Amino acid sequence: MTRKQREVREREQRLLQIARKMLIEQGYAGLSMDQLAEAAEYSKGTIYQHFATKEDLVTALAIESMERRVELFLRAEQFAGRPRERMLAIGVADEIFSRLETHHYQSEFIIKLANLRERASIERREALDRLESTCFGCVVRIVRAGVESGDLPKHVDPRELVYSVFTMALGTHMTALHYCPMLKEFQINDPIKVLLNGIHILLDGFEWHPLRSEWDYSATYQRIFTEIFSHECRSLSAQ
Amino acid sequence: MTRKQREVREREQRLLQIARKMLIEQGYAGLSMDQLAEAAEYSKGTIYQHFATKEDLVTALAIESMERRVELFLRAEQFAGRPRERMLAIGVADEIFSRLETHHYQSEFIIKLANLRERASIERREALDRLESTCFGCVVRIVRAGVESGDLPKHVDPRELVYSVFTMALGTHMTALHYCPMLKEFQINDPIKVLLNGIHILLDGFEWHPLRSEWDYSATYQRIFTEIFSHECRSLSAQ
DNA sequence: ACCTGAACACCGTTCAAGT
DNA sequence: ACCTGAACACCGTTCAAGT
Repeated sequence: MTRKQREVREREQRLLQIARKMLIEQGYAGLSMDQLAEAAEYSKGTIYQHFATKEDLVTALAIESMERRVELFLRAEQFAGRPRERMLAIGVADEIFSRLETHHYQSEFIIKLANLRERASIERREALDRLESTCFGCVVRIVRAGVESGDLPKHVDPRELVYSVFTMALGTHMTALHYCPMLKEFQINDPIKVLLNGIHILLDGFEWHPLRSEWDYSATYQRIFTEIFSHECRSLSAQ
Repeated sequence: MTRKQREVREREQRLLQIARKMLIEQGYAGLSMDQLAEAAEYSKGTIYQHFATKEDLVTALAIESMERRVELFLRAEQFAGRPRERMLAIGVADEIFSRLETHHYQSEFIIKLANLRERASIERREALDRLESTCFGCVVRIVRAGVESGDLPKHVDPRELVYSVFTMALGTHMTALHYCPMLKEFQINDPIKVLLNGIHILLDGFEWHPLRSEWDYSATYQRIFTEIFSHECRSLSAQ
């Protein structure tokens, strides 16, 4: 029984691995249940024992990515430093995530934008929501720590701050993902560098101390890489 | 001959009108060429005389929306005021656009994210790019005017400023569009209000004078509505 | 010259039949 | 109990036949 369960799990991981490759290489439309069955050498019936619909399969891929994202965020939260430094660590985690899982936003948003969400199984839908909430949780805890330590004025609304930072990050990853005339026209070669700068401006605007003028954040940035993400840093530069 | 051309144009507009309704109500997957043909009472062959592929049809819808966006942006640019006030007018134009054409980001991003862009006809693809460039053009001209008038320091990179503002706007519209756990959890009831605040913080951070502390921008905001967008304001409140 | 709709290929999904 | 793959419904696209 346990052996069987393990076999099923291993099969599911193999299926997800092949499906991810197809999604990355051929896009959502190019990911077909027929081709997946053939590539994995299983029948279509077996595929449907794992995934209720095609959207359920793509949601399962999004869940795998989000698990990695949560892991990176939780580690970032542990960075030894002042709250705003830990906020920067979250920014670095987001940067690393977007570079490692380039296809994530693609899967997630096709499902969401095309009104296909309801077609995924309720278990996977809720699992994905929980992972998303865990990510926000990390960030909110850091902002609260900022308020409690007195680094952030009490009058700021933490939810607004997080939302503003989040939307800028999201918009950046969206434009960086696909063909975007603006990136070419504006010659924005390193969108993520622009994003990090934008976040700093926002945090300065929210009066989150120490301000950039009061602290050497490029040193913090280096420290985050060496102390928390040295492993990811290596695997990224190997690409 | 002219009559024929006019008839073809009218037919195309009728097709787009029906297709738009289907896209809004049933999403991308629910928009089918078969159903469009039936609803419009034409044969499928005739549909394909107008649109090379389904993606071409959706691109045509995106073009219609973008034409409206360009129109709103060009009018915003004409607002009589200092450059930063005109930048706020662009923000208002973007706000109005997102409220009027709720489905636009949906169509545009499904095509872009799902790697379906190349399936649209080259004419429509280029038309859409040109409209996008025209929008950026408005904003860049205003930023340049800011630098030339001395309101913006010379050391800021206009492209970075525009890109930062743009990504925040894009991320906001994306999250406001579909089901997003964060919006619920954070109880962000008016995302666009948060966006406008975020843009102000960014512009203050780029030292674009007059800063919020030096000017009554809520008065400017009112003036933009009454002087430029009174018509749209009425049709929005009628909804 | 223009329009039609049958026909084709492909895909997501199901389920009766097989082991 | 588990797996299979034929069968079904639907959809995007084409094109020979019709007017």
